[in-house]
Parts: sequence; structure tokens; C-alpha cells
Amino acid sequence: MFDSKIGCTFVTSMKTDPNIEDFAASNNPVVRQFSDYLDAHGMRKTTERYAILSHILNISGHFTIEELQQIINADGFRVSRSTVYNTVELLMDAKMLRRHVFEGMQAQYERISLPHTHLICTSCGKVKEVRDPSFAASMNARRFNAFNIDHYSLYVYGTCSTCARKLKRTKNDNGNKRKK
Amino acid sequence: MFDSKIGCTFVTSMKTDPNIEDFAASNNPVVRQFSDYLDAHGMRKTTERYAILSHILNISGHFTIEELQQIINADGFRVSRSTVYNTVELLMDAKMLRRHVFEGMQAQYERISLPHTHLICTSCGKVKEVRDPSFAASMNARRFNAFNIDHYSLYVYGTCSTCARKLKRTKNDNGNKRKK
DNA sequence: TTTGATGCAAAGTTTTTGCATGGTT
DNA sequence: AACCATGCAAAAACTTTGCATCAAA
Repeated sequence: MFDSKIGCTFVTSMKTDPNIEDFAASNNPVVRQFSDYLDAHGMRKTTERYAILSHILNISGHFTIEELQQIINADGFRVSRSTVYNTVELLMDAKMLRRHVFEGMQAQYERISLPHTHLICTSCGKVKEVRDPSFAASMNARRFNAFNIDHYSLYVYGTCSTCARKLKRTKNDNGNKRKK
Repeated sequence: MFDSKIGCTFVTSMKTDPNIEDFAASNNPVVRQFSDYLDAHGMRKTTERYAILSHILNISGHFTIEELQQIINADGFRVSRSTVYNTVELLMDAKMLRRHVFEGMQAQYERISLPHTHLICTSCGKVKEVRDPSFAASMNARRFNAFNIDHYSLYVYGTCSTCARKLKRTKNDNGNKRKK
């Protein structure tokens, strides 16, 4: 859709890239975690994989596969869609990335960090993360019969203040707001 | 995939079906809620729509679009995939049905009833609903800044006891269990 | 050198759409 | 009788796959 960018940006050929190699060799704990995972599974440490990880680290919040590739391309790197999918799956296996599918939206990914609640605006689709220590504490204490908890996600759907204001102004609509 | 069933079952032509008409005329509060919704939006009360609703009511727990259509077909009715999607969307708009997409699985639907927590086994994919009154109570009391809550979903991922047992037996595997 | 990863394009899934037909109001 | 819903098939979105090429170990 926005492929035009590719044409006007110098596209680095990748294979060996000093910036990425520095990144891969850095002491960044996230990099180390990924390297350890690759080692542990006998997988190769390719420039593409580190380039993708490096760009993910620059994203705050959620992103789609599409957006991730855009960001990488916009930065002058070339990675194929399949490699993006492949690496994202690797990062999920390595428990560094989580996929979320919120109601009616396409899959979004985010780095695994401290547990947090997702507030999803059903009007504009924006997702906000909220730390919620008391909820986290109660979940840590929570046990379920015959079920071993690995992780959890709390999705709270509703209306953000921006959309609430907009909706108030448009109150005299018919209530019919089907997706398309 | 399992279309073979269609061939060996008598497939009712629908358009007018006494069973479905009785169902549509019944005092079932769910039926009434749907009828009210259709009325309020100037939409037609078709036999297909009630047939789909009626079969959804017979399902306990979650179902996919595919499964729903299978169930309807197996019962001798004919509805197209698009009508299933259409009606399911209607039921979601009417706040009678909710779509869930659990990690790595295809979309599943369930009737909206009392709030409950979903326990999803990441090994076999089974989903169990668990009532959790204390959590529900705390959510009812919960407020977020600049955000109006409509509803929420708590997904808890982990391992069910059946799979935990199986995994224990297969402990001497290599830990590599990629999806395919 | 061996083996695994990438990129491309093609195939697969799931979901949506456009239009003629036919049922509901 | 008017018009909305259905069903079909075709298109669209998103994801996965197969294979030749190229790079990491």
C-alpha cells in the first residue's frame, strides 16, 4: 500500500551490516536472550534476525506484521515478509514477543515485559497499556483447579476519552454504525 | 472438508420451516432479544437467522464459524457461509455473541452470559470457562482514567491436567515443539 | 563444505463482497 | 409491490509453503 517509500530510500543489502553486527554483539540483555535461544536450538544468527529484533526494540507498544515491515523498510533495510513472520514466530517461541488479537482487529504483537492490562477502544481501535499492580498481585496468587498457569491477558474494551467526546457530538445519529 | 455429511442427510430447504417458526415465535428471552434487535434496526426476521440462533443455543461453550455451519448442516438445514457470517455479526452487534481469538487459534464465538475467565490449554487448545466472582466484583468496581469500560476478557493460558500428564511422560523429548 | 535461512512467488486459509434471485414486510 | 437478505462465486486479506540461492558455522 505505501510501498512508494521503498523507491526513494536507499535499501541496504543486509547480509553483513556493521550496525546490525554491533547490535548483535552488544550486551543488551534482550539481544543476549535471543542469542541464547538461537544457540540452544541450534539456529543461525543471521543479520536479518537481529535487524528485525533491533527494530522491534524501537517500537513502543503494539505493532502488526505490516507495520513492522514498513518500519524496517523505511529504515533502509530489506527483509521479506516470510522472514518477518518467521522471526516473529521465533521471538514468540523464545517468549520475548506476544501476539494479541483484539476483537475485530488484525493480529498485533508486543514485547513481553511486565504484565499489564490492555485498554482497547472499540471506536478508534487504539490500544493502551496500563500497569495494574493489584490485579497482577491477585493473579500471581490465583490458582485454578487442574490447570497450570503460564501467562494471562486481560483485555478491557470500551471507549477512550477522545472517542467519547466525538460520539457525544454525533449523538443525533441513528445508532447504526456497522463496520462498513 | 467434511462435506460428505451433506450428501447423506436430508437437507431442509428452509425458507419456511415450522420448527424454526415455532422457535421464532416462542417466548424464549434470547429469541425476544434478537427479534427486538431486528425490529429496532428495521431488519427482516428470516428463517435462516432464527435457524442459526436456534443452533447456537444448543451449543455449550465455544464454536468456530466452520463448526457452527457443520452443526446446522448436520441437522439438515442449508445456510450459506456468508449468511452464517452475516448473522453471527448481527448477533455480535446485538450483544448476544462474542468473538474470541486465543493465541494461535482461529476465531471462536460464544454466547454472552455471565462474565467468566477463559482457561486456554496451550497444548491441546481446549478452552474452559470458569466463573470467578471475586474477579468479576473487582472488575465491576474498577475504573480507568479517561476510559469507559464496556466489557472485558481475561484469557489465562497454561496447561490443562490432561496435557500436563502427557507432557510428563514425554519429558525426554528435545524441547523443540514448533507448530508444524 | 555442510546445512540452515532467506526471498520470491505461488498456494492456502479465512473472511468479505457484488449481484441476481427470492422472501419478508 | 418494494426492498432487504440470501447464496453463490469471485475477490480480498492475511499467512504459510516450496524451492533455488546464499550465508553461517
